[in-house]
Amino acid sequence: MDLDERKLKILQAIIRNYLETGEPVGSRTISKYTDLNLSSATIRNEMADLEELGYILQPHTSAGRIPSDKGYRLYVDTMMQDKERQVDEKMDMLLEKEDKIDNLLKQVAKVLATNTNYATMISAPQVHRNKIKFIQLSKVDDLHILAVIVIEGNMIRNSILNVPEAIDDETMLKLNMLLNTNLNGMAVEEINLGIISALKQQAGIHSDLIGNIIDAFGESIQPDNDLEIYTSGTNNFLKYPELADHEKASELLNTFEEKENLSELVQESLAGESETGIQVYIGNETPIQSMKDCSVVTATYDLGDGMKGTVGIIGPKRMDYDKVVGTLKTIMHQLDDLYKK
Amino acid sequence: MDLDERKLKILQAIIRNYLETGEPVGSRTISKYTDLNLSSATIRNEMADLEELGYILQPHTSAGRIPSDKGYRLYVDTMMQDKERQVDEKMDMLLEKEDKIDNLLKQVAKVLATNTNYATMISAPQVHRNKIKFIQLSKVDDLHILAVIVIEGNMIRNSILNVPEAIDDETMLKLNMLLNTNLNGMAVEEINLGIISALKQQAGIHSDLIGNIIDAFGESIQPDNDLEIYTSGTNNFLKYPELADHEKASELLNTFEEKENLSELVQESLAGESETGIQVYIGNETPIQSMKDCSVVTATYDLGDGMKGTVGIIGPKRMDYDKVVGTLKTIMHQLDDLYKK
DNA sequence: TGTTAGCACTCAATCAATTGGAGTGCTAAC
DNA sequence: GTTAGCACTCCAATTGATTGAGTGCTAACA
Repeated sequence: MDLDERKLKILQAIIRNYLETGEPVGSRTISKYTDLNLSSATIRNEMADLEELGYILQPHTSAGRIPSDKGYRLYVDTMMQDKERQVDEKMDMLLEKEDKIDNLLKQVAKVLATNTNYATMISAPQVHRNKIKFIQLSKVDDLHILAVIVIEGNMIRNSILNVPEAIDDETMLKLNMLLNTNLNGMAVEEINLGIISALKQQAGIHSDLIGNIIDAFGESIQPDNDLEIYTSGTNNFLKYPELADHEKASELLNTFEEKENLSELVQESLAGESETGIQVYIGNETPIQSMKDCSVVTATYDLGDGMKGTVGIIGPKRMDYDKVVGTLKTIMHQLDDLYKK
Repeated sequence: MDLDERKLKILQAIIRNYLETGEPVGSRTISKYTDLNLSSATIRNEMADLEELGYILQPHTSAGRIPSDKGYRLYVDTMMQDKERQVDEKMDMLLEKEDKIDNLLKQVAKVLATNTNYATMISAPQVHRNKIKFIQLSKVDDLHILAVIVIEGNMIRNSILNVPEAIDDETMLKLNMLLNTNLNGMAVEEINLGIISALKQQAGIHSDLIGNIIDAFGESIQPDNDLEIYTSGTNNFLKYPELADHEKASELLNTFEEKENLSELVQESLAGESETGIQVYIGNETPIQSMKDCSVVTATYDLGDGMKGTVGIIGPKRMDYDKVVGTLKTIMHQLDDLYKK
């Protein structure tokens, strides 16, 4: 048995209808809803076939049909309409240029959440492959020195280092020179043991300090330490009955609070990047356990200078995929417009 | 009519019972629950009095009684037992020393949430009255300079400034000297127009740049900009039926997401500080609209160097006040132990 | 052979009626 | 002042009947 034209049309109608109403869809509805001019009985036959093929399922006998994960997948892959243009008009400029990238990201998360009525997350750019632009050590007081690193894209990391004894200004200057001449222009992850030991050697009696500093760099830049994730619209979960019961909602809220879990999603999404940069995970396809009953749409943003990160929209499986994808694309374009130049 | 010894005992019993069970308390229960050896009928008479006085109320005729806000207030003010010692034993060391204060605060929020099963929030210390310890301007590239300020308590602020044209190293050095000699040791808020214009004058042709820098300080240090708030355990709201319905839970989640609202609570709590540092807001007493059906317990922490902030625990009105207050006190002591030295 | 009308059947959802029980207020007796 | 007892109230849970949307199947039709 195969999916002929008509079955596709019916499946599409079922899904469209279900996305709108959230209620199982019956044969009579489809019979009227489509322009196929078929009786409900015929539809019923076709629906029985579609069910056998696994595209739709019945919550219980004598109920209408709802799409299965397989059904959604087919829809997303082949039937979605590009709503981008329509969306575009409505929200032609929602983002404001922000100096601090964190604030921009928070803004994106919020705008997306209010526009889609789903929960959103956005990861701060991964620093992988990002070049060190500038390093500065300064003496704060006798026992503390401040290390500041500026990375390409003007992201700033800093940490306070404890030193066992005071360091005089001259040494300080030398260390600064040493670090800058050796490390500028390097990607953070390129700093390997060889380079470190070379640096230590050059530092002479201060090799311990160099060690400390490098360690501090490593720590402040390690992916999991660094992977800041902002979320918004978590209360939207409560709007969808299929997610709103205590058990599920609680788990979801927890996932959004313990952001470590979300980072899995970020990794996954960055790894499996598609041409458009947009990916859809339906139900069990998501890498995160607590989202089994959700669908997740992710996009990769790129602010230039290798500052890439992931945006995600998390909602019920019956989310408005067309709108979500459209909105994401729009926002991505706006980000491009704001930052690419 | 007055609150004699017996009425107090009965009221206390009602509240205790209700805190445990969450169900309206009947006269028979109290009759057995207390060591007063009174029949249910007598209790009923007393309860009628207590209701008339406004300490308890009936959800409907022929139901038991629940405490009113006034009742809770009396309980909190005069009947609470100090559970600190008991709590202390159970959680003798939950906090680990953290270098970065943000991480410590997040940790506190999380520990409190998991220990109490309520939602928690904690504000980063206000920088008011905090002295500037160290200022450093560095040239990142021709058009950008990096300004870093270290404040007493090793809190770091930084921002990237745009400059119209390149500045040579010598000028840079001078500017650094100028800023450090003039501003070190000052509280941020002490920097007034007089000082600024004096600085500008000394800077000569670079007075514009000084202006920029000062502005940037101001911005990065402004209370509302600075008032970072961390939250945890928001999913706990769903555990309490009286807060778990969509409407209320959604509002609460929203309040916790839009952290601006929470800052009201921080202000209020810092303002009305009590001797113990702990304050209890019951129902309508809270400054935040969406928490009308909640109680809020706040404490002020002090990490030394004027680094004060507010911790808050938000739960249903029938929260376990004794435990919450005890836990808060314990954590405050631990913070003291870790940081006061 | 595909389509349709018709019919019996299923099952969740809804509503009304019933019941049980927890709790009250009041009165009369101790 | 306290208590036993009783009538009363009202919620909550149970039951049963009803409804209606939807199905599968069969037989007739084009």
